[in-house]
Amino acid sequence: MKGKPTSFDIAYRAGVSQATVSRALRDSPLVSEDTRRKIKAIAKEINYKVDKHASSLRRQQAETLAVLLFEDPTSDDSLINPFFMSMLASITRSCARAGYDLLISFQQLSDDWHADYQDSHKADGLILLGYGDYLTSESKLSKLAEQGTHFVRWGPSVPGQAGLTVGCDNVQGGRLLTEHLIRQGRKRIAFIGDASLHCPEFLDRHRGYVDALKAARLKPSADLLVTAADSTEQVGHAAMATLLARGKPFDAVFAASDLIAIGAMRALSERGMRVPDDIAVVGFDDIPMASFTNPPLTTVLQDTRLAGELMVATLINLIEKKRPAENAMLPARLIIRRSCGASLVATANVKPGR
Amino acid sequence: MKGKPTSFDIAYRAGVSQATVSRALRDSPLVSEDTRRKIKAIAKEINYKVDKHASSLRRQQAETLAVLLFEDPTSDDSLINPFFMSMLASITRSCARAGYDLLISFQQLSDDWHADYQDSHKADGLILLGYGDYLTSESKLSKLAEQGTHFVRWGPSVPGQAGLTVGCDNVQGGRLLTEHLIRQGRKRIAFIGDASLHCPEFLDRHRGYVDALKAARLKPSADLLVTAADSTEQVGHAAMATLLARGKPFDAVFAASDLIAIGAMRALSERGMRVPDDIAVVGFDDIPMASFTNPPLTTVLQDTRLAGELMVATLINLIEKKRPAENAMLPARLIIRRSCGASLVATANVKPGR
DNA sequence: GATGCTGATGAAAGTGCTGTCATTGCGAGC
DNA sequence: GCTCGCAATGACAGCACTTTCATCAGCATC
Repeated sequence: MKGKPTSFDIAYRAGVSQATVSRALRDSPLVSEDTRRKIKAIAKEINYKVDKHASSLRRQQAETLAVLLFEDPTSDDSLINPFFMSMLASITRSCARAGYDLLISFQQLSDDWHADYQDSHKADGLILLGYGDYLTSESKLSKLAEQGTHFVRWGPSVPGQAGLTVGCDNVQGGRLLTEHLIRQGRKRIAFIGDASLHCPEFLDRHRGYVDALKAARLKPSADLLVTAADSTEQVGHAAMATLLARGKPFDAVFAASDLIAIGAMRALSERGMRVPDDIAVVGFDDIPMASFTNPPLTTVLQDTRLAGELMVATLINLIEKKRPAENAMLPARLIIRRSCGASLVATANVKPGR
Repeated sequence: MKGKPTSFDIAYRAGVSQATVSRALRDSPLVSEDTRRKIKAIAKEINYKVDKHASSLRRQQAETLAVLLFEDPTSDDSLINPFFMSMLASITRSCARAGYDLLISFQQLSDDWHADYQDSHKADGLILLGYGDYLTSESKLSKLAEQGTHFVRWGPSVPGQAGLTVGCDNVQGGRLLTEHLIRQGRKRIAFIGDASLHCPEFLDRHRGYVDALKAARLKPSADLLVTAADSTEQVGHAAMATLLARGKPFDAVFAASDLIAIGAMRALSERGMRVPDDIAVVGFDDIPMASFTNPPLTTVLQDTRLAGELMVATLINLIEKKRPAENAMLPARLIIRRSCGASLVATANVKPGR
């Protein structure tokens, strides 16, 4: 046999028409059980697979999703937020389970990637990861939505937004961590992050932090708020240096991400300060690294597996219109390790430091 | 306009035939400069993109590559070897640059994924990551090769292998690390890894280790060899426990991967042993985590960016047959941090512990 | 004036599949 | 015996492109 086998080859061998082959392979009820079995057997024997392009062209759908992962243009390849990576793993699996293929592309936020995937019919829908600030990119997203492109974004949902989002309850996460620190007897808890609209996740985490402080009749202080716009170790290190330079006393630090927390801990240890004895530190994300730091980092787990599954499910609902698709918010889960100064023995809900 | 625009829409607007539109958009020399410009302008205006499926069907090529990432079925989602992740980033970029799309799929080694991608014309070629032991899967690979599937594998090249490989010079890396430890005055260097054929990378690293010892007139001792078949933190921790339990003296440990090294360091620190003062530790891979451990891990960098680029380039050469495609081996690069006990000041070629 | 050439274009076949419509064979119902 | 219905199948028209082959005008050559 020359070239890849086609449905005609099977039809010839089975002594039926090519149309019947197509029907049999798609499990149409229009073919008899006998014929179906015969055709499937032959298909298997000659290693036949339905041609993706012909099928997609005819049916006008790609059965493919695309993940666009946006990254900070300055960041090092090797430092891609591991958080997105574990989400990616979950997405690939959910896609496969749903019978969709998955295209992947790493994009710069500045790129004009618009609609390429859907316009060219490469993908039926888009998953947007790391899209950053919703506000500054709103116009792009509304344009996408206008064109009828199906997409789901990871991040907090914003009133009036274009498209759907799946996100984590950052307010709750912030509250959990702060409450936990307060329970450990910490009174002066600094916050490293960004309380502006620039990063809505950080904003929500900060809101949870403030909520918890107020509930405990503690006052959030501007002295203990340091801006860290990016989620990198370097930024965390610098922010901690800034905080220390202010000379205001504090006994705990809430870093808006694990990477920031890791950088902050490095700054502390360089100055001979002990975590958690002198300063308790907590992060956010539960990246794999968090359990290997010294001390292991108390943080909040965003369930990446569930997140990936939900994003895929939501997107497919959007595409197939069989079920309604809506925004989703995942609960945050406190992961207590040693950096917060808790005694592990007494605490429930513990994920060990491995 | 209803539905996505097609090349006929453009043809109509431009007052030319549809064939001319197709030619113009593919920059065929057969159309005049004027016509081409006009057509491209219209295409841009109505946001037209060539339909991927129609084009692929007609041209019988997908302009798509697929990455199959094989993973240990037992491993946690969040612990996907970060090493492959940074490679993945590089692969996505190289693909995009070459005008190929990239499909991604996480596979269990046991899955019968064979040829699905190429048989169904989803992809023109395969990139195999984490394929593990070549020997046990040789039959699958030869079958692939027989069917004419183009693929490139990450890993050491094996004589008589099916398909092409891009890999890192693991022997050289092992030698570099061991020589470095010896230069620091370490005499009894343990090896945690697997010196069997099960994992060819580990085997090669061990070979480099033995080479370096012999060159320094030191004797590799079976007492100081511990098997660690998988590259995980847990396995490293257990292996170190085994080594310590033997009670044989040693002053350094060569872990066959960073994750193993991190586990080993945890085991040491649990027993109150100091790294590097009591025991020097080195790893292999330079995963992002390696610079954040305490102390930061001395290791060998495999240039994932270059690796990704090379794999894509090799695969495309294979597909397009324009240039010869051949196996490639990347040089290993020593990254000196603190876990080996070197004084950083005196040493060249240092990547700081950040 | 016939021929050949050249550069640009159009017509049309083909790519492999899916879904609609037509056809066939056969048993039931009248 | 004839129609009707039904189940199973076949014929065929796309789907949106790419590419081969044919056409054609314009110009040069003899």
